[in-house]
Amino acid sequence: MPELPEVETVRRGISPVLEGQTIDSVQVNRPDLRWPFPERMVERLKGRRVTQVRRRSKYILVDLDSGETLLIHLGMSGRISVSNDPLGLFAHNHPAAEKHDHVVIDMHSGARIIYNDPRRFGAMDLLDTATAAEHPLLRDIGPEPLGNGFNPEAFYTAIRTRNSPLKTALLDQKLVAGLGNIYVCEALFRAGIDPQRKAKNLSKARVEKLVPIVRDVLSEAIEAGGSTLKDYRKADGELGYFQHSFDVYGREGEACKTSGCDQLIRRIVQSGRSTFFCRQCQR
DNA sequence: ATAGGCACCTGGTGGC
DNA sequence: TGCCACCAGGTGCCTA
Repeated sequence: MPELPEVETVRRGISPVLEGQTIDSVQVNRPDLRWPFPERMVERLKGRRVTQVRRRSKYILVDLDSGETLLIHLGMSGRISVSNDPLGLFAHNHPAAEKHDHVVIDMHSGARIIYNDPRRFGAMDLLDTATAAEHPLLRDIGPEPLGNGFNPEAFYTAIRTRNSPLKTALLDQKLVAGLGNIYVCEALFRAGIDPQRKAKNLSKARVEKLVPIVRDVLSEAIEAGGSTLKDYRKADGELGYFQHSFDVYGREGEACKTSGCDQLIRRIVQSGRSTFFCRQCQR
Protein backbone atom coordinates (compact mmCIF):
# COMPACT_ATOMS: atom_id res chain seq x y z
CA MET A 1 0.00 0.00 0.00
CA PRO A 2 2.85 2.40 -0.20
CA GLU A 3 2.11 5.64 -1.97
CA LEU A 4 3.28 8.94 -0.55
CA PRO A 5 0.80 9.03 2.37
CA GLU A 6 1.68 5.51 3.48
CA VAL A 7 5.39 6.18 3.19
CA GLU A 8 4.98 9.39 5.18
CA THR A 9 3.02 7.46 7.81
CA VAL A 10 5.84 4.96 8.07
CA ARG A 11 8.37 7.79 8.30
CA ARG A 12 6.46 9.36 11.15
CA GLY A 13 6.17 6.01 12.84
CA ILE A 14 9.86 5.13 12.78
CA SER A 15 11.24 8.64 13.18
CA PRO A 16 10.86 8.86 16.99
CA VAL A 17 12.19 5.34 17.34
CA LEU A 18 15.31 6.02 15.28
CA GLU A 19 16.30 9.65 15.61
CA GLY A 20 19.11 10.19 18.07
CA GLN A 21 19.35 6.44 18.64
CA THR A 22 22.14 4.03 17.83
CA ILE A 23 21.91 0.88 15.73
CA ASP A 24 23.09 -2.13 17.72
CA SER A 25 22.81 -4.85 15.10
CA VAL A 26 21.30 -5.60 11.71
CA GLN A 27 20.15 -8.96 10.45
CA VAL A 28 19.80 -9.47 6.70
CA ASN A 29 18.07 -12.68 5.69
CA ARG A 30 18.74 -12.71 1.96
CA PRO A 31 21.18 -11.09 -0.48
CA ASP A 32 18.76 -8.74 -2.21
CA LEU A 33 15.37 -7.13 -2.63
CA ARG A 34 14.84 -5.71 -6.09
CA TRP A 35 18.61 -5.26 -6.25
CA PRO A 36 21.44 -6.64 -4.13
CA PHE A 37 21.90 -4.90 -0.81
CA PRO A 38 24.87 -2.50 -0.86
CA GLU A 39 28.32 -3.83 -0.02
CA ARG A 40 28.88 -4.44 3.66
CA MET A 41 25.52 -2.91 4.54
CA VAL A 42 25.40 -4.55 7.96
CA GLU A 43 28.82 -3.26 8.96
CA ARG A 44 28.10 0.22 7.63
CA LEU A 45 24.93 0.46 9.73
CA LYS A 46 26.19 -1.12 12.92
CA GLY A 47 27.08 1.32 15.70
CA ARG A 48 25.83 4.32 13.72
CA ARG A 49 23.59 6.91 15.30
CA VAL A 50 20.57 8.07 13.30
CA THR A 51 20.50 11.85 12.96
CA GLN A 52 17.32 12.29 10.93
CA VAL A 53 14.58 10.38 9.11
CA ARG A 54 13.43 12.12 5.93
CA ARG A 55 11.17 11.33 3.00
CA ARG A 56 11.56 12.18 -0.67
CA SER A 57 8.66 11.02 -2.83
CA LYS A 58 8.14 7.36 -1.88
CA TYR A 59 11.65 6.96 -0.52
CA ILE A 60 12.53 6.99 3.17
CA LEU A 61 15.97 8.46 3.87
CA VAL A 62 17.65 7.60 7.15
CA ASP A 63 20.64 9.87 7.79
CA LEU A 64 23.49 8.44 9.84
CA ASP A 65 26.29 10.07 11.79
CA SER A 66 28.75 8.42 9.40
CA GLY A 67 27.78 10.76 6.57
CA GLU A 68 25.83 8.03 4.86
CA THR A 69 22.09 7.78 4.28
CA LEU A 70 20.09 4.58 4.25
CA LEU A 71 17.59 4.74 1.38
CA ILE A 72 14.49 2.58 1.73
CA HIS A 73 11.77 1.95 -0.83
CA LEU A 74 8.75 -0.23 -0.03
CA GLY A 75 7.91 -1.26 -3.58
CA MET A 76 4.40 -2.70 -3.84
CA SER A 77 4.26 -4.89 -0.77
CA GLY A 78 6.90 -3.54 1.60
CA ARG A 79 5.95 -3.11 5.27
CA ILE A 80 7.84 -1.77 8.23
CA SER A 81 6.91 -2.68 11.76
CA VAL A 82 8.19 -1.50 15.10
CA SER A 83 8.32 -3.30 18.40
CA ASN A 84 9.96 -2.52 21.68
CA ASP A 85 11.81 -4.14 24.51
CA PRO A 86 13.10 -1.08 26.39
CA LEU A 87 15.34 -2.94 28.79
CA GLY A 88 16.57 -5.33 26.14
CA LEU A 89 15.81 -8.24 28.41
CA PHE A 90 13.08 -10.23 26.74
CA ALA A 91 13.35 -11.32 23.16
CA HIS A 92 9.73 -12.46 23.33
CA ASN A 93 8.65 -8.86 23.66
CA HIS A 94 9.28 -8.74 19.92
CA PRO A 95 6.92 -10.53 17.55
CA ALA A 96 8.05 -13.88 16.21
CA ALA A 97 9.83 -13.69 12.86
CA GLU A 98 7.52 -13.95 9.88
CA LYS A 99 7.93 -15.06 6.32
CA HIS A 100 9.50 -12.32 4.18
CA ASP A 101 11.10 -10.52 7.12
CA HIS A 102 14.17 -9.59 5.08
CA VAL A 103 15.86 -7.03 7.31
CA VAL A 104 15.73 -6.70 11.10
CA ILE A 105 17.33 -3.69 12.79
CA ASP A 106 17.86 -3.71 16.54
CA MET A 107 18.45 -0.38 18.23
CA HIS A 108 20.46 0.13 21.38
CA SER A 109 17.22 1.35 22.99
CA GLY A 110 15.68 -2.11 22.60
CA ALA A 111 13.47 -1.08 19.71
CA ARG A 112 13.31 -3.40 16.73
CA ILE A 113 12.48 -2.35 13.16
CA ILE A 114 11.44 -5.08 10.72
CA TYR A 115 11.31 -4.71 6.95
CA ASN A 116 8.96 -7.27 5.40
CA ASP A 117 8.30 -7.44 1.65
CA PRO A 118 6.73 -10.53 0.01
CA ARG A 119 7.16 -9.38 -3.59
CA ARG A 120 10.57 -7.79 -3.08
CA PHE A 121 9.97 -4.87 -5.42
CA GLY A 122 11.37 -2.70 -2.65
CA ALA A 123 14.96 -1.60 -2.29
CA MET A 124 17.64 -0.47 0.12
CA ASP A 125 20.85 1.37 -0.60
CA LEU A 126 23.47 3.43 1.19
CA LEU A 127 24.29 6.85 -0.26
CA ASP A 128 26.57 9.69 0.64
CA THR A 129 24.28 12.07 2.51
CA ALA A 130 25.82 15.13 0.90
CA THR A 131 25.04 13.98 -2.62
CA ALA A 132 21.95 11.87 -1.99
CA ALA A 133 19.73 14.12 -4.11
CA GLU A 134 21.92 13.41 -7.14
CA HIS A 135 21.54 9.67 -6.81
CA PRO A 136 20.08 8.17 -10.02
CA LEU A 137 16.99 7.00 -8.15
CA LEU A 138 16.27 10.49 -6.82
CA ARG A 139 17.68 13.06 -9.22
CA ASP A 140 14.89 13.03 -11.83
CA ILE A 141 11.99 13.08 -9.40
CA GLY A 142 9.62 16.02 -9.72
CA PRO A 143 8.39 18.43 -7.04
CA GLU A 144 6.90 17.20 -3.78
CA PRO A 145 3.11 17.49 -4.15
CA LEU A 146 2.77 19.02 -0.69
CA GLY A 147 5.54 21.54 -1.27
CA ASN A 148 5.67 24.90 -3.02
CA GLY A 149 7.16 23.43 -6.19
CA PHE A 150 3.86 21.81 -7.03
CA ASN A 151 1.64 24.66 -8.05
CA PRO A 152 -0.80 25.28 -10.92
CA GLU A 153 1.61 27.36 -12.98
CA ALA A 154 4.47 24.88 -12.79
CA PHE A 155 2.28 21.84 -13.32
CA TYR A 156 0.48 23.44 -16.25
CA THR A 157 3.85 24.06 -17.87
CA ALA A 158 5.06 20.55 -17.07
CA ILE A 159 2.14 18.78 -18.73
CA ARG A 160 1.92 21.26 -21.62
CA THR A 161 3.88 18.93 -23.92
CA ARG A 162 2.48 15.66 -22.62
CA ASN A 163 0.62 13.65 -25.18
CA SER A 164 -0.32 10.92 -22.72
CA PRO A 165 -3.58 10.66 -20.77
CA LEU A 166 -3.70 12.84 -17.67
CA LYS A 167 -3.87 9.73 -15.47
CA THR A 168 -0.58 8.51 -16.89
CA ALA A 169 1.02 11.94 -16.53
CA LEU A 170 0.07 12.11 -12.85
CA LEU A 171 1.75 8.76 -12.29
CA ASP A 172 4.96 10.02 -13.92
CA GLN A 173 7.28 10.69 -11.00
CA LYS A 174 9.21 13.23 -13.07
CA LEU A 175 6.19 15.53 -13.24
CA VAL A 176 5.10 15.26 -9.63
CA ALA A 177 6.50 13.05 -6.89
CA GLY A 178 4.83 10.38 -4.83
CA LEU A 179 1.48 9.86 -6.51
CA GLY A 180 0.40 6.27 -7.13
CA ASN A 181 -2.53 4.50 -8.66
CA ILE A 182 -4.95 4.92 -5.78
CA TYR A 183 -4.59 8.62 -5.09
CA VAL A 184 -4.47 9.55 -8.77
CA CYS A 185 -7.82 7.85 -9.29
CA GLU A 186 -9.22 9.51 -6.19
CA ALA A 187 -7.95 12.98 -7.09
CA LEU A 188 -9.28 12.82 -10.65
CA PHE A 189 -12.70 11.76 -9.36
CA ARG A 190 -12.80 14.59 -6.89
CA ALA A 191 -11.69 17.04 -9.55
CA GLY A 192 -14.33 15.74 -11.96
CA ILE A 193 -11.78 15.15 -14.72
CA ASP A 194 -11.83 12.24 -17.16
CA PRO A 195 -8.58 10.29 -16.65
CA GLN A 196 -8.42 9.65 -20.39
CA ARG A 197 -8.21 13.33 -21.24
CA LYS A 198 -4.88 14.27 -22.75
CA ALA A 199 -2.61 16.01 -20.30
CA LYS A 200 -1.59 18.69 -22.79
CA ASN A 201 -5.20 19.65 -23.39
CA LEU A 202 -6.00 20.40 -19.78
CA SER A 203 -7.18 23.97 -19.36
CA LYS A 204 -5.51 26.33 -16.94
CA ALA A 205 -8.73 26.48 -14.97
CA ARG A 206 -8.85 22.72 -14.57
CA VAL A 207 -5.21 22.58 -13.51
CA GLU A 208 -6.02 25.21 -10.91
CA LYS A 209 -8.79 23.01 -9.63
CA LEU A 210 -6.78 19.78 -9.74
CA VAL A 211 -3.61 20.88 -7.95
CA PRO A 212 -5.22 21.74 -4.59
CA ILE A 213 -7.33 18.59 -4.79
CA VAL A 214 -4.21 16.46 -5.19
CA ARG A 215 -2.82 18.13 -2.08
CA ASP A 216 -6.06 17.58 -0.18
CA VAL A 217 -6.34 13.91 -1.08
CA LEU A 218 -2.77 13.24 0.05
CA SER A 219 -3.05 15.35 3.19
CA GLU A 220 -6.26 13.64 4.24
CA ALA A 221 -4.71 10.21 3.70
CA ILE A 222 -1.72 11.17 5.83
CA GLU A 223 -4.09 12.42 8.51
CA ALA A 224 -5.99 9.15 8.40
CA GLY A 225 -2.76 7.19 8.64
CA GLY A 226 -1.50 9.30 11.47
CA SER A 227 -4.67 8.96 13.47
CA THR A 228 -4.81 5.23 12.88
CA LEU A 229 -1.14 4.82 13.64
CA LYS A 230 -1.33 4.92 17.40
CA ASP A 231 -4.13 2.40 17.68
CA TYR A 232 -2.61 0.15 15.14
CA ARG A 233 0.77 0.14 16.78
CA LYS A 234 -0.86 -0.94 19.99
CA ALA A 235 -2.12 -3.92 18.05
CA ASP A 236 0.97 -5.23 16.34
CA GLY A 237 3.28 -2.44 15.38
CA GLU A 238 2.56 -2.45 11.67
CA LEU A 239 3.03 0.98 10.17
CA GLY A 240 1.47 2.51 7.11
CA TYR A 241 -1.11 -0.19 6.81
CA PHE A 242 -4.49 1.23 7.61
CA GLN A 243 -8.05 1.07 6.47
CA HIS A 244 -9.14 3.70 4.03
CA SER A 245 -12.38 4.27 2.27
CA PHE A 246 -12.07 5.28 -1.34
CA ASP A 247 -14.55 7.00 -3.64
CA VAL A 248 -13.58 5.09 -6.76
CA TYR A 249 -10.46 2.95 -6.29
CA GLY A 250 -11.32 -0.74 -6.22
CA ARG A 251 -15.04 0.01 -6.61
CA GLU A 252 -15.71 -1.29 -10.14
CA GLY A 253 -19.42 -1.96 -10.62
CA GLU A 254 -20.39 -0.20 -7.40
CA ALA A 255 -22.52 2.93 -7.21
CA CYS A 256 -20.93 6.32 -7.79
CA LYS A 257 -20.87 8.19 -4.50
CA THR A 258 -21.94 11.52 -5.99
CA SER A 259 -25.43 12.27 -4.70
CA GLY A 260 -27.91 12.12 -7.54
CA CYS A 261 -25.55 10.18 -9.84
CA ASP A 262 -26.95 6.80 -10.89
CA GLN A 263 -23.81 5.55 -12.66
CA LEU A 264 -21.62 2.62 -11.69
CA ILE A 265 -17.88 3.02 -11.25
CA ARG A 266 -16.00 1.70 -14.26
CA ARG A 267 -12.59 0.12 -14.55
CA ILE A 268 -10.43 0.64 -17.60
CA VAL A 269 -6.76 -0.12 -18.19
CA GLN A 270 -4.33 2.71 -18.96
CA SER A 271 -0.70 1.90 -19.64
CA GLY A 272 -1.17 -1.45 -18.00
CA ARG A 273 -2.79 -0.24 -14.80
CA SER A 274 -6.38 -0.12 -13.63
CA THR A 275 -8.16 3.20 -13.64
CA PHE A 276 -11.39 3.56 -11.70
CA PHE A 277 -13.71 6.43 -12.56
CA CYS A 278 -17.27 7.64 -13.09
CA ARG A 279 -18.17 8.40 -16.70
CA GLN A 280 -20.87 10.80 -15.65
CA CYS A 281 -19.01 12.81 -13.05
CA GLN A 282 -15.64 12.90 -14.75
CA ARG A 283 -15.45 14.77 -18.03
C1' DA B 1 12.76 13.60 -24.99
C1' DT B 2 8.63 10.76 -24.85
C1' DA B 3 5.30 6.80 -24.92
C1' DG B 4 4.19 2.17 -24.39
C1' DG B 5 5.02 -2.44 -22.97
C1' DC B 6 7.55 -5.84 -20.29
C1' DA B 7 9.87 -7.48 -16.37
C1' DC B 8 10.77 -8.31 -11.61
C1' DC B 9 8.10 -11.56 -7.50
C1' DT B 10 4.64 -13.59 -4.26
C1' DG B 11 0.09 -14.22 -2.73
C1' DG B 12 -4.92 -13.82 -2.80
C1' DT B 13 -9.28 -14.70 -5.13
C1' DG B 14 -12.63 -16.75 -7.96
C1' DG B 15 -14.05 -20.11 -11.58
C1' DC B 16 -14.21 -24.89 -13.14
C1' DT C 1 -8.89 -30.47 -3.27
C1' DG C 2 -6.34 -28.96 -7.38
C1' DC C 3 -5.27 -26.16 -11.16
C1' DC C 4 -5.47 -21.92 -13.74
C1' DA C 5 -6.17 -17.24 -14.93
C1' DC C 6 -6.14 -12.83 -13.30
C1' DC C 7 -5.26 -9.16 -10.10
C1' DA C 8 -2.35 -6.22 -6.85
C1' DG C 9 -0.31 0.04 -3.74
C1' DG C 10 5.99 0.57 -8.19
C1' DT C 11 9.33 1.58 -11.38
C1' DG C 12 13.65 0.58 -14.25
C1' DC C 13 14.69 -0.71 -18.72
C1' DC C 14 14.05 -1.58 -23.48
C1' DT C 15 12.09 -0.45 -27.86
C1' DA C 16 10.33 2.64 -31.39
